[in-house]
Order: sequence, then structure tokens, then C-alpha cells
Amino acid sequence: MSTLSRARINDVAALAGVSTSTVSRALSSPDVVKPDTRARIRDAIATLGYVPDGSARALALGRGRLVGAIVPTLDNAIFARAVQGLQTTLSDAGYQLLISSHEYNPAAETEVVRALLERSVDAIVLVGVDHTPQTLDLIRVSRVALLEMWTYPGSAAEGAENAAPVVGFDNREIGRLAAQHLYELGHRRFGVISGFTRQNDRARQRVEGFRQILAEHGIRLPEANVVEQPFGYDGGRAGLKLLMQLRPTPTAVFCGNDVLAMGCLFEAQGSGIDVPRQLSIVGCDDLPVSSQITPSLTTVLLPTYELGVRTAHVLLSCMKDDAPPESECLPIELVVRGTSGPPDA
Amino acid sequence: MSTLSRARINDVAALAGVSTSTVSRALSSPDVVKPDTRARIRDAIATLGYVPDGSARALALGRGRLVGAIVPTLDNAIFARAVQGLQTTLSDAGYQLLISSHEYNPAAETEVVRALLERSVDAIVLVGVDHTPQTLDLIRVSRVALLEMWTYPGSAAEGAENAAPVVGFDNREIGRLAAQHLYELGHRRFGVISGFTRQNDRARQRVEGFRQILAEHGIRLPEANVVEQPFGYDGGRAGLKLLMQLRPTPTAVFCGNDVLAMGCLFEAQGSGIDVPRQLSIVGCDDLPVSSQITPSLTTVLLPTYELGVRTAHVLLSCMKDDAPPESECLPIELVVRGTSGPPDA
DNA sequence: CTGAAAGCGCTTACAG
DNA sequence: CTGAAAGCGCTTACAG
Repeated sequence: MSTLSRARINDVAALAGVSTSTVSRALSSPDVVKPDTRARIRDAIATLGYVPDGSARALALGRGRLVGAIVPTLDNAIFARAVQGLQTTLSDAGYQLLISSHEYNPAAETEVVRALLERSVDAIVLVGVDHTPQTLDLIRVSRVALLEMWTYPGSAAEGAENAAPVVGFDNREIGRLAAQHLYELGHRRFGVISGFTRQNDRARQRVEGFRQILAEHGIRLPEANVVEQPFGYDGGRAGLKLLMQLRPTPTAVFCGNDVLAMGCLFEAQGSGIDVPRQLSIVGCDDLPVSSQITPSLTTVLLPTYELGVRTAHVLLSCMKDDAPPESECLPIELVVRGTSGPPDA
Repeated sequence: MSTLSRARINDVAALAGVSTSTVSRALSSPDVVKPDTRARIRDAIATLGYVPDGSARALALGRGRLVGAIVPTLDNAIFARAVQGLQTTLSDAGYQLLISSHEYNPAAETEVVRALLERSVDAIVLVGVDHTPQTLDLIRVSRVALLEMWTYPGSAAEGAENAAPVVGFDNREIGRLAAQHLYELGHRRFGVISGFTRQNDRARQRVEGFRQILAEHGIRLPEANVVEQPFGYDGGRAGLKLLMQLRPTPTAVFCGNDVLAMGCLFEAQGSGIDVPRQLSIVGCDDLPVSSQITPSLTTVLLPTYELGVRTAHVLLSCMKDDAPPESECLPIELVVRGTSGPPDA
């Protein structure tokens, strides 16, 4: 307990009167070690407070039971929730999660990937499929498993050469659900507040899906009616201000996520626009707060915690069985609440 | 680029025509290597796509430039923000962050600490000072640096034997600020909605500080007026329901954090209680959404991102200079907004 | 069921 | 300024 430095495997071996090999085996495959030897080793470990050195173990084994995840930011409940799901599930399987963010900076992503590779992670999880060639090269060369979450290529895959498994949502369908709902309510003039679509396939596909349904109903969504704003309440507010300058003004707005949608709602409330009478708003995510505010937010529910859990499972089976990657598409659902209704006649 | 496995330091050495020692030196102390040797090595690294193996490095060096942080949950914006600050700052200094959560389960915390120690982290960051003896023993025995954040012992230290540096807030002062504000508005009947105080020194101290100021004004806060609820909007709602059954009913409620405060506000709105005319509410944290809702939330602003950044700095100086730990107390501030006002006369 | 030995990929005194 | 060698703490065939 009060040795000068932490105990090593040979200290345990000495105290238990066995070789280090046996201690190692007692730890990794207890069944091949005689019960009373095992007991002596157990006692020695307890009295010394021995904790194995993971670096040495990783070096000897060639893999570290480590997974690296890179999310755009943790400062968004949806990513935090997904990370939570990932972490809990990996942790239960004896893996640790190394977590980093790139704050929507593609160059930062490459650097973060390099940092993770230096830690000899067994796998890397990225958000979305939009990554720089440098990032993807780095991962390919190092031969660690790659998994992309939040996206699902769907039938019309964007890049067939992209071999990485994905676990995510049908982001186009999110836009479609929003558009269909608003169209059926009777809306004909639409606006969209999206996050930046550059380097963000999720945002792009949501807008695409929204536009697609409108087109099927013979409605064209002009470029000017789609505004891109930084993530945050202020982005949502600024987006609505811009849309309200259009003539004729939209009667319904689809927002790329709930934070933008709530910013949009707050701005409407602040400037005397009645929601949903004068303006309908549909978001995406279903944050816990979305159902609490007044009026409560109509949104597309995304099971983000479950996303983290499923991603972890796919990762684990990839790493264990060396099984072929199995992509997954998680179910999403439109939740109709107070911010959407028929347009003012 | 297309070798069967990733390049090692000896591959680089061979290609550059030097020894591995020189490659290693070129990486760690470039100034002692002749410029053209360095250039050849740089080229070799580039053509091979060499990424050093962190496990081997950590084993040879005895430390891994890894920091482990354990937060109660990531599913709370304040922890996510602090982690974000930690991660960004550590990353800039060449350290990686291993992140885990224990979901308010003390036994889980011990297991997570063990898992982190196995990864040979150089330091561990915990939230608060309430930890099981097992957790603290494990850390003490392994001789990694320990830092506790979110708490500041203040003049009346709880446990003088606790040698770990802390970076945090004066949680008693949070309660004092809330109480003084509400008292000055004219309130005399108070309620408190707190998270569970067991194993949570922050929650406990906030309530203590609140109670202390009331006592100084000759007001006793009965035990029944302090309700403990699980973290979340539903906890805040349930808390208000309980407080409203008291006779006489409180005219002002202090909530241990903004999520509880918003739940309390939503419940009040849902049951026709006019805030702030019939009920004043004060929260703690100042989440981004707190200033956006209507009425906006009176709260005690806690710089949580800054907390992560400062924690990282203290950690880095601890690890670099082996300097004596320097605890820090970050400034907090009452922000008066729409949910607090004079009581209905 | 157990031990001696080699090796994982790096770093760092120690010589030159 | 550079190289040969030992060592970091573990694991795992290979013998016994």
C-alpha cells in the first residue's frame, strides 16, 4: 500500500511465489490456472493494490481496447447523448472511449484523428460521411476500423467506394417527413433554417429531402428560402429574421435541428409572430426541452442515445469477430406538437 | 502507403538510412539532429505514413500524456461544456482525454477509476469531493495526480486531510446569492428543489448557503421545504408539486440547477401559477436556454467551460513542473431576469 | 498446470 | 551529431 511506486506484475509474482507468466494467465484465462495458485495470486494482487499497465498490455497484444470518437462538438445535447450511449456500452465490454471534438473544422479533424491513431485506438468513430481525403487516408493507412454514425446512405449511396459501415438515420427522410406534414396542413410557402451544409452531409440531406417532397407537390423552394446559420439559438433567431424579409413571407419553417427551431420560435415570440397561427415550425432531434416549452415543438424524433449504443455494438462485433461491417438505419418519427398547425387563412 | 501493416520506427530508420535512436530524437528533440538528417527522416515519415505507437511510447516514458476525467453524466449541458473545455485545452498541450461517467453511482465510479488507471493515465479529474474511500485509495496507491473540480473548500475546509487540488466554485455562495436576492425582494416563505445531496457536496453546499442567509435574517427553513429530486425537467416539476402542498405555500423557490429550475417553471406555467407574480424562481448554471425562455430565468451564472479550461491548466502545470497543486475558485454571478420579483402583496 | 525466453515499439543514458 | 544496447511491463508460443 505504501510502496514507493505502483506494483508491477513481477511484484505480484514474487509475493505469490509464481512466475509472471502465471500471473498474466491468471488474469487473462483464469481457467487454465490451478485454483489455489489463482487464490494466492488474487491475494497478492489485493495486498499490493496491483493495477495492470495498459500501455504494456496494449504493446504486447497489439491492440489497446480503446476506441476513439470524434464528434463535431460536445456542446450540443445530441452529441453528448450519443457519446454517453457509446461510452456506457463500450465500457461494459471492457473498452474505453477516447473522445475529441473538431468544432466543425475539417483540418482539426485530421489532427484529432492523428492524435487518436497515436494512442493506438482499435477503432475510430466519426460523425457523418463528409471527411477530408487526408483524414480518410490516415485512417486507411493505419488499418484501424472506421465507423461513421448519424448518416445512412440509403438506397442511393453517395459514394459506393466508401467501405466504412454506417450507423445512423435516413436524413433525407427527416426532411421528407417535415415537408409532408407541413404540406398536408395546407402550407404552400416554406422556409428552411439549416446548419452549414458544407462538410455536413446530414444537414444537406435534410434540406434535400424537404425540397424533394415539395417538388413532388409541384412547389419549388427558392435558394433564398434556405438560410444557413451557425448552430445555436442565435442562429435560429437570425435565420427567422432573414426569412421574414422575404416576400411573400413563408408560413412554415423547417429547421435542421431543435436548437435552431427553438431559436426560431424564441425570435417569433419576441417579435410578436403567433406560433403556430402565423408561423409553423418543425425541428429535428426532440431534445428533452422541446416537449416542455410552450408551445411545444413539432419535431422529428431521433434516438440519439440509442444511436450511440448501436454504434458501439456494431463496433464491438466488428472488432471481435472481424465480421463484415453491418450498417444500420435507426427508426425516426415525426412528433406533432404545438408549433405546427394550418396556415392563417 | 500500401504496406500490409502500419510502418514502425525502424521502417522509417531504414528508409532514411539512420538508426531508430536518431528517428526518435528527430521527433522528440529535433534541435539535436542535423538538419539534413532531419529532412531525410521527415520524408521517410511522410512516404510511409508513419504514426508513432503511443503504447510503446508510454511504456518507455512511463507516462502516456493521457488524462482521465469522470463526470456524473454527459447528459447535462454543464458537464458536457466543462468536458469540452478540458478536452480542447489538454488537446492543445498534446494530451488526450479519456472520458467516462458514473451516472451518480458511487460503486460505478470506483470501477471507472480502475479502468482509467489501467490505461495508465497521468492524472484523474473527478467532480466534487464526495468519493468513496475505495475510489480515493485506488488513486492514492497508483500515484497519479488527482484533481477535483466544481467544488471549492473555501475558508472552512471540510476535510483538511484532502490534499487534492480543487478547481471550482464556492457552492455555498451560490445559495447565499440566491437567498439574499429573494430576501431583498421581500420574500419570507421559501422552498428549495435540490438534486440528491447524498454523495453530492455541491448540492449540499448550495442548500447550506441558502439556509445560512435565511438564518441570518431570522428565517428558519424547515426540512419539509427542501425537496430532493432526480436531475431533469421532471424532477423540477415534481419538486414544485411537492412544495405547493405546503401550508403556507412558499412564494420563492431556489433550485439547485437550471434544469430543475426550468422544470419548476414549466410546472408552474402548466398549473396556472403566475411567475414571478405568484412565485419567484432562481436557478443555477445559466444554461444557454435559460436566457431565451419566457420568462427568462433568474440564475447564478457558473462559467463551466472556463472551469474545464482552468482545470486543464492546473493539471498541466501539476504534471509538468511537478509543482504544488494550486486550487482555484472561479467567480460566479447572480443574473437577475424574469422569473424573480417581489411577492404578491 | 507452470516457467524461461523472446518480443511488442519506443526512449534514453552511454559511448563514440 | 549519431548508434548499439538495455529497458519500460506485459503476453504468448514453446517446452516441460
